[in-house]
Amino acid sequence: MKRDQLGNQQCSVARSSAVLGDPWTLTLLSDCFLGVRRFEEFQERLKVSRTTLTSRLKLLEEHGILVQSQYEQKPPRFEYRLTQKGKELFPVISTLLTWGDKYYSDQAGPPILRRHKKCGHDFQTYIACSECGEPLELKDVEARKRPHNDSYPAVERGPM
Amino acid sequence: MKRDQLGNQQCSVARSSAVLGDPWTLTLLSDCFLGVRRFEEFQERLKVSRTTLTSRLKLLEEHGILVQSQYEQKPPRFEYRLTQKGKELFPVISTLLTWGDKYYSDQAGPPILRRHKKCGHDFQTYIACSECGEPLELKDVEARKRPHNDSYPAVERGPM
DNA sequence: CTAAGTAAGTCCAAATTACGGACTTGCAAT
DNA sequence: ATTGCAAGTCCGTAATTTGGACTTACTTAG
Repeated sequence: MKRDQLGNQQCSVARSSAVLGDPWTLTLLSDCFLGVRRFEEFQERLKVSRTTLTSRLKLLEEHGILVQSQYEQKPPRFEYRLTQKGKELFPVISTLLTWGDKYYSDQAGPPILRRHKKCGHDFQTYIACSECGEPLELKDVEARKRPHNDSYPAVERGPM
Repeated sequence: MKRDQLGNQQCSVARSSAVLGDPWTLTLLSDCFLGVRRFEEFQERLKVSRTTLTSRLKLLEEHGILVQSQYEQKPPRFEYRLTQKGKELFPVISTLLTWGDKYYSDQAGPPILRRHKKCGHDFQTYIACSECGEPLELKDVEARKRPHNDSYPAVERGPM
């Protein structure tokens, strides 16, 4: 199977990965959350080739994760901003950052620190259950395929 | 800059992305959390080429995310298991799944449901602050570069 | 004893994607 | 008139990915 058909799989991770599963895309999104908006700025920070950057921005736009808006008429200049859908990737980037901080920091610690304005402390993140609010642990999770229904195809890639 | 140099950047997302930023890798890890362990099984479920699968498994092993262990002597057979470091990717895959369930489900809903054994409900995830336990919202986060110290290089890719 | 099967890969040629650098467009400022 | 800037496009070379065939080392069925 080819990379671009991955999005048609019956699996939310596969579908998400089809858009986000690229090192530049993830780093680009991280930069978006740090306030980067312009082509030149992305290019300089990521040091990615301009062609690749263009294609990734286009893909994120097609998926409604970024919108391009014109911030200057003459000469025409554009910026990229996160949509609501894009902003909802914050948990993904945050948990990735937390993991990276833990396993790939150098001796000086994480390069970027984040402060929670509400409590005033520098934080890392953990995940919680939407239903009971308790911290979510791997051992407490039980996965299953959705119940089969004649109108929809059965799920192929279920848990073992 | 080339893909394999991304891990040297001073940015935890870039460093993490250098390992995980690939559609197959993310989907493969998702399968690990569903209990998949064998080469043939990964190959059949992901429908990825065998060469690519081999290279991804090797990369994850080099990074200490998976370990290969022999489960049969004659003939020699192996399985891949998540290490502690690998298991700590659970929040990343979970938040990615939650986002994918929201934006890429078909009419029959998410293909795979997850139940929280502690409370008995099917759940989605949200992230919380490690310091105060409150749900973490984008607008309450303030990013900054780590304080400069003569012994370590200044951070390049800081917030805007 | 032979043939078929299985798990975990390796090998290969063709197709796709990425790379860096030069170039383009449209305008402003010196 | 030239230089500078932002946001790209173009292009030839280099690297990666793909799908399928093949390998190795055993087991099981006939």
